[in-house]
Amino acid sequence: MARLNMRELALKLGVDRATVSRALSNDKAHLVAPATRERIRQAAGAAGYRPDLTAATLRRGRSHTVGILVSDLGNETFIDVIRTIFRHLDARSDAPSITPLIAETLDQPDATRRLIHTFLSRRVDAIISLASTEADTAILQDAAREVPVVLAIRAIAGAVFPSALCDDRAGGAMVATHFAERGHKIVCQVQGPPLSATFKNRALGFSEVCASRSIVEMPQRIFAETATSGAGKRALDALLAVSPRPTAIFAHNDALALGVIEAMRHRGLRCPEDLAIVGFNNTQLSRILAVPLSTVDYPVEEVSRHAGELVRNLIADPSYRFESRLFTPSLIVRASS
Amino acid sequence: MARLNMRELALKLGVDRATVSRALSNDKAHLVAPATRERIRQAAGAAGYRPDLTAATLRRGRSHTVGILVSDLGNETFIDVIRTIFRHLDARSDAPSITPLIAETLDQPDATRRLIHTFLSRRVDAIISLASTEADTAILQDAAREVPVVLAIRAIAGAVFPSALCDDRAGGAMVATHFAERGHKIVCQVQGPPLSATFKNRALGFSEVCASRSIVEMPQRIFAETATSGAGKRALDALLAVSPRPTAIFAHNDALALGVIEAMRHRGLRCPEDLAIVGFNNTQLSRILAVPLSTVDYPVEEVSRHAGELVRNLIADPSYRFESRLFTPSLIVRASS
DNA sequence: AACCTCTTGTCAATCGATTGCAAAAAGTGT
DNA sequence: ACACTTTTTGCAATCGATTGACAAGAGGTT
Repeated sequence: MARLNMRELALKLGVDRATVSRALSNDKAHLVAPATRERIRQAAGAAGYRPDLTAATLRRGRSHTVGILVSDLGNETFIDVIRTIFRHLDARSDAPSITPLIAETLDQPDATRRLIHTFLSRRVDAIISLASTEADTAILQDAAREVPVVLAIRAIAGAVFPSALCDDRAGGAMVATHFAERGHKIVCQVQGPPLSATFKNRALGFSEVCASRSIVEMPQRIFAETATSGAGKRALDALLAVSPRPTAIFAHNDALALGVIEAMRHRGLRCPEDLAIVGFNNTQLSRILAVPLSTVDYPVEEVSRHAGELVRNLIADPSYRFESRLFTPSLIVRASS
Repeated sequence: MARLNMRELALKLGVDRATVSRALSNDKAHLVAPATRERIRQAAGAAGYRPDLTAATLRRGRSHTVGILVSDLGNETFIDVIRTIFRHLDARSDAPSITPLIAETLDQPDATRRLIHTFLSRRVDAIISLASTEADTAILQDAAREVPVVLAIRAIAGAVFPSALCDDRAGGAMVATHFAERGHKIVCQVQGPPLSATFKNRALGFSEVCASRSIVEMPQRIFAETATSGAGKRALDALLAVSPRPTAIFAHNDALALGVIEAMRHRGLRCPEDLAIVGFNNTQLSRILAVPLSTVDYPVEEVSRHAGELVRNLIADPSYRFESRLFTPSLIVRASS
């Protein structure tokens, strides 16, 4: 039982398939007489006609599809951004809806290359790369010669792409300022893996404010191998080894913060009395903890909307004078600090 | 700068495009002389030729694409299943790799209908529906007349689809048995929204064991409007209103369990001394809590693998005698019980 | 030399929708 | 009634890869 196609529908109605095509299209519908148009639309609806988008794509050279690359689908913030982008790409009255293709790279450059090639083979109209690493730069630049490539969440050093990012530096600065206002003199950062610009910028913003307010960072910095709660637990050991001991900690994301808090609990340290702590991302977890976690709220909505708009505009006009933007996060103070 | 297509590549090599097509294909490569085949493959690689999959799809009637419908992308378990399915659909030496299209329904039937139509228009080879509700039955049955439809995570009452599910009833039973073994006489369930078969089955399995072991459920059942921690908090009030008071609670998922625990903390009740609690899903959260949560581990790997295999087999042969399977979860006992 | 088989490659049709061009139809003004 | 513009419709080529049918050539057998 083959699907109904446009040729058959046209035959049934006694018109040419060109007329059917025009009647059902958005932009050329005015080329067909109103009466005919309605007749065709009625019939198409009644017969359950559904156009074959692969055929349309082939002919038009436009698939109404964008590829989304993400390093880790387990990351709540990434998922939030993806689903928000979904919403912005989905049907709005004016523009046609866009179907997203998603691929998880797990930060492996060869997987990334393969996935990008698949995207291009499937003729995506654009690619959005969420949280890419510098290892992907060359591949993305290659891809960018065929379709617009937009970056979200993570910038890539030394490469200029249209992008929608969080101002991580400002976020780090907010935390330091907050610590200063609460009178902390000795503080410490638990930094995520430095291969990502995200964590470098958070560190930078934080350190700048510390320097200007003559707050001491001690130990100067603790690097977590991964941005997970397990690494956070281990970080506390390094932190307690120094003297004088810091009174406040900036963990580069909520998972790290949670790890630190758990480790504190095991040692009988109390939060915030013995050690204040602030995380980053405002994940569900942060609201839920026994001691609700102070954290920096990630501007998910803004980043996603801008990424979506960049993509829409660049697809419409590849020479569009895009504007990369940094969105400012906001500090949420809860009990942990 | 138009993309290199097969015609041009063939021209450059002085062979017919048919020969190029066969040389690059997997199943028909033996129809081309080994020397020519290698020459063509080399050239294709060097020139960075990438086949246009929309054209291939149009001609073959096979897109090597499956649509994945999911009710809520914020749900950790759903995401886990999706990414595991990804892995099983991705390239393995034997079969060609399949690109997943993802859509979030938010349990809205009209959105679901629209998304399924998009999938079909894009000629997906199959649809996997994760956690669909009964409202979707008719739409899914419609779709099933065009492509194989596979269910995962949630069954739909009164409709037979190939499916890969968790044996929620067994899971519920395990929890009840566990409570019985620990000597609890009065227990209670905090049940998720009953529109989903998942929660009904968990409740059923639990109650059956309680009945057979003469354990009292008191209050008989508490319904949470949503399966979230907020609802869990409110559930505790209902629970404490009764007398005699239960000594153990089965929350239908970890978020609900967390809510109950938080509410307990606010009232100064201790877990497990005052009230034992077991959740469901074994989310990251459950491991991380101050009192690590006993929970039922969801068989993510098995469910995903089976769903993937069903899809692969049904695509290869629509009349494949599929086997729907229930996978048994396992109880993980931690400090909370 | 005649005949057969097997390999290798070419030709051309095909998948289904879109669109430039031109023909037909309808409308307008004199 | 005629010349004209404008609207509506049809024709046919096109997007790029795949594949059935067939031809040309190579090699083997009697």
